Amino acid sequence: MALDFSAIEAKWRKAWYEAKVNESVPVPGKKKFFMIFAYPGVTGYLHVGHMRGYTFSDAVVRYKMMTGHQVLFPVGTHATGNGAITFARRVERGDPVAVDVLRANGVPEETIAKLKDPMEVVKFLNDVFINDYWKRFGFMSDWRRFTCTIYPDYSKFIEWQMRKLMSEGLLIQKPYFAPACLEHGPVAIDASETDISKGGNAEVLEYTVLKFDLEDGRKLVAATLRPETVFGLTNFWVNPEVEYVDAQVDGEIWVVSREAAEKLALQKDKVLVKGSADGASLMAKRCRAPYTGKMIPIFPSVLCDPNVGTGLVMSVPSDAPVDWIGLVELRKDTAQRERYGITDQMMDEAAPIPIIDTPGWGSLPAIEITERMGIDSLADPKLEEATKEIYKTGFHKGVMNEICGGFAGQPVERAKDAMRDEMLSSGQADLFYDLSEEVLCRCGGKVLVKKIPDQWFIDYASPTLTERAKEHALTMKILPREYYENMQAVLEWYRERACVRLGNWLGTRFPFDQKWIIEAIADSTLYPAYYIVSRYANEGLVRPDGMTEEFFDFVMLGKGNSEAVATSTGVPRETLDAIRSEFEYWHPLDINLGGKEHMTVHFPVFLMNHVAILRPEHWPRGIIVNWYITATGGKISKSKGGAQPIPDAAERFGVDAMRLFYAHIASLYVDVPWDDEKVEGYRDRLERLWSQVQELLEVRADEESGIDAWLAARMQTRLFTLHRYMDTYDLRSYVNDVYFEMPRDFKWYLRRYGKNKSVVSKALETWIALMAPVTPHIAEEMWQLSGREQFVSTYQIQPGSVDEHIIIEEAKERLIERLMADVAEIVKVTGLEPKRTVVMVAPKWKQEMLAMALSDPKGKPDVPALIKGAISTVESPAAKKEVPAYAKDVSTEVMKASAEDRQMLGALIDEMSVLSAAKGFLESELGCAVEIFAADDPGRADPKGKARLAKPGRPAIYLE
RNA sequence: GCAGGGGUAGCCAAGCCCGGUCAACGGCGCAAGGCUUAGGACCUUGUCCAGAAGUGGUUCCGCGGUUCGAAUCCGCGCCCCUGCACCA
Repeated sequence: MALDFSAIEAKWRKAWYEAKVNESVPVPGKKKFFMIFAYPGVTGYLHVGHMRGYTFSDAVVRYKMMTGHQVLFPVGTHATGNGAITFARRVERGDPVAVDVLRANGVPEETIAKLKDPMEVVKFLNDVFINDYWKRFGFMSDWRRFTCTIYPDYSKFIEWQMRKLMSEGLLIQKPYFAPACLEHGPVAIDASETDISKGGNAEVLEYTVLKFDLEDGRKLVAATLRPETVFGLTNFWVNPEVEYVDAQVDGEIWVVSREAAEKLALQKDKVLVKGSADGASLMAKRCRAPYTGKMIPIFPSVLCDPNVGTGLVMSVPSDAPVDWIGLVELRKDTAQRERYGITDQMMDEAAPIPIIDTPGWGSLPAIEITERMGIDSLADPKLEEATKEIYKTGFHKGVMNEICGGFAGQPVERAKDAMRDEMLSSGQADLFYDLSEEVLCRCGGKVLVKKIPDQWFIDYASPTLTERAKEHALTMKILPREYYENMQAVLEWYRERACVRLGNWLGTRFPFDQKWIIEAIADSTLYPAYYIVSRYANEGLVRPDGMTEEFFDFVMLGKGNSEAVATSTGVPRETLDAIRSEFEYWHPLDINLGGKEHMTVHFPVFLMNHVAILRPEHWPRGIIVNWYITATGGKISKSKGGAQPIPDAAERFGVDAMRLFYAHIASLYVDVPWDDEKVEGYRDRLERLWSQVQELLEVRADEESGIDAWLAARMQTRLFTLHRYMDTYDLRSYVNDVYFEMPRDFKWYLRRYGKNKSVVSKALETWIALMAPVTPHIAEEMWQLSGREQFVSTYQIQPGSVDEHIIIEEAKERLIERLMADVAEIVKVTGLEPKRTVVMVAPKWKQEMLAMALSDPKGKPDVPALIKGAISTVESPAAKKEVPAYAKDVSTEVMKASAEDRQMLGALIDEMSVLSAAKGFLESELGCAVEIFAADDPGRADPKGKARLAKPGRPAIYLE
């Protein structure tokens, strides 16, 4: 009987939302729990992987709700930036990929037509996220509080946030070099390629440009990442095939490639191209190197790429494999040399000069590595690897050698910056920024690095802010543990961050200068606080124009009084007071959950903005990071499943099966591939549990059974450990016990002839309730099936306690289980089919000795003392002989035991009566007669002398 | 480069912070038996090696160390992975 999961889900989500159990209401005096997950950006559809973190959050929130908390679990979306614009553009030009995806998701043509408008895209995707994802998954979210970063009221909040940062002195202005499209302004370079169409892996490199004087006063300008190597300069490379220009920069004439001049113009105040410069005419001339003043010859090289750096290269053959091979090739290329008049003597002058001592390398590593790797041509692709290798080891381990003047003996790592700074201040060098690979804007135009002279930053480098944030982070619950420790380093490492951008983006205008739009990360740091206000905005109780500085100062910081604020804003006083008291009730935020990509971006700024703006008692209490659901190759793909739209997956597998999959497949802190079959496996498990609940509801008897006390006890220990798991948000362990261990408890109960209706009913109530946080729909259905009213979702789960009585009940059953396992083991090894099983219970003196050993305060029982104690009480000579061996045995057993084991070992039970009571059960399970004796009963049957093996908790066994 | 993470039985994956409860949770796969043979089923048991007695042996990337005792702590080595700023 397959369950109709879809129907069950629809039924319960409707019921919950109609009954408004999802709406968050402060109840003064009652505990609260406030959790969010980092809201997603509305750049397109989400996939099944995204639901992992959201579902985890919902399960935690539901659990909190069922354990005595009022919960606040609001959701929103992030629309700042150009994601929605890009989306709309694609629809507008009929991009088949974009349009097909929409059609595949069942979007009608008239709706698609509307999506040419970015605002419509935001609206549309907001609806998709809320209805098709979050509501579909049954989230306990207060939908009245939904907000989006481009709502006018949200903007008011962001303006206020920026004003607070400004008054705290945390907004600063300085030049910035940002990747930008000439057409569209600054763009983000990242692998997901939100803003760009090519080059997502490029980075902005900071080159030192070194100026080499020509005789005529012009300067050849080379861009390098290794300014410290000027001591090893032997020659200069110019590409005779390339067109260079004379560019006037800061009153000097620089010779650079035409492309470089264009780039320079974006970064320097005044760059004037005066005319073209012929590369060939420079050949065999000399130029003066910066810093050392050495005159070096100019040689031809086809490797000077006009698009890279300045299009000119300085040559350091000692440490740059490319330069060395260039020289080798040039020496052989007599035709080229004759053409440009390069003599043998000039070649000899360009012999490599050792400048860096690197452990593991000789004095000329470039030569060494090219020989080792067998590189003898500039065409060899291995050159790049060789360069990287030398650069890496040289940079980290190298030391400048004795010819390096004032830098001799300095590690390269330090010398590099020191030399750059020295040459910069003497005017022999300059800085130049370039991208490591070609980047193209969405529009197809080139992305180049552009200087923005008046860029605004949030000063996350501020020492006081950093210190306060670090200190506070130490008091937070940050999971996983590794990230808790890492957070200190991340906060320390965080620098100023650009917080506004130019161009046509969605977002809030910068209140201090309207030409800027507040950037996407800056407007998403303090927003948990805004969910307190959003409800009032959504319901029209506060309008954006009432959201003044005084308004937010009052509701979030408690500044001023509601009467005055009501007068100045026009917002009714009672509304102001209500918001203010909600703010106080729900804050601080208990958990912010987000994907691992937030670890070095969002979480630190989230923290620092709270610290900078809100009062300390309102700073967030916890962060949980989740890893991803992936497919082989890293991204969700069609082949492994998972590419289907979320509603389709929900239809196919069932929401609860997906929720169970997310919660159990692995710890939150590892990546896991999506796998259709696994999800099906979880769905099957839910169906089995459903059948088991039905079966348990068949239990009807009124009379007690011997196993009743055990089931009740077991429920208590389960509750106890389950709550302990949830204290650390260890949902996986929780799920493992509830869905995989607890079913066995019930099975064992029935197997042991348990049949008491009220006992089962009580245990079942607990069990179904424990399922509700993770698989709420099926849990509600079970709840209803078992004749219960109300929602299981609002039921309060008991805390669970473990006392001595409970331990004894558990120990009794453990005796039976161990006995059966031992018999099974013996049967397996011997191949016997027992006709009779003789069970011999350990004598009293062994129990006493065990108790004595357990009572040892150091946990290291004293064997001689144990022997002495037993000898006096034991009477039979045969038993006396056993004493020393058993004493040793008991001692090691006690030493090895954990605290829980000791409790169990120490539980004093009357084994004889426990086994006698279970005799019928054992006979039926073992399929033979069972006889129970005391091991020291002379009347027992023990032809094989097994009786002496009897230990407390593990009786001796004889089979025949 | 900066800041971090990881290597566990056929596969996935717990455990590692707080050493003994660990031959090592759980799932998947596989095997045997049962139940049924409408069903991607379900139930029980087993699944490192050895064993006619409940046991012993060998394991948690490799090598060393600390300890009565190490998958867990320390050192070295090999291999793999993640995030990194106007992308949320």
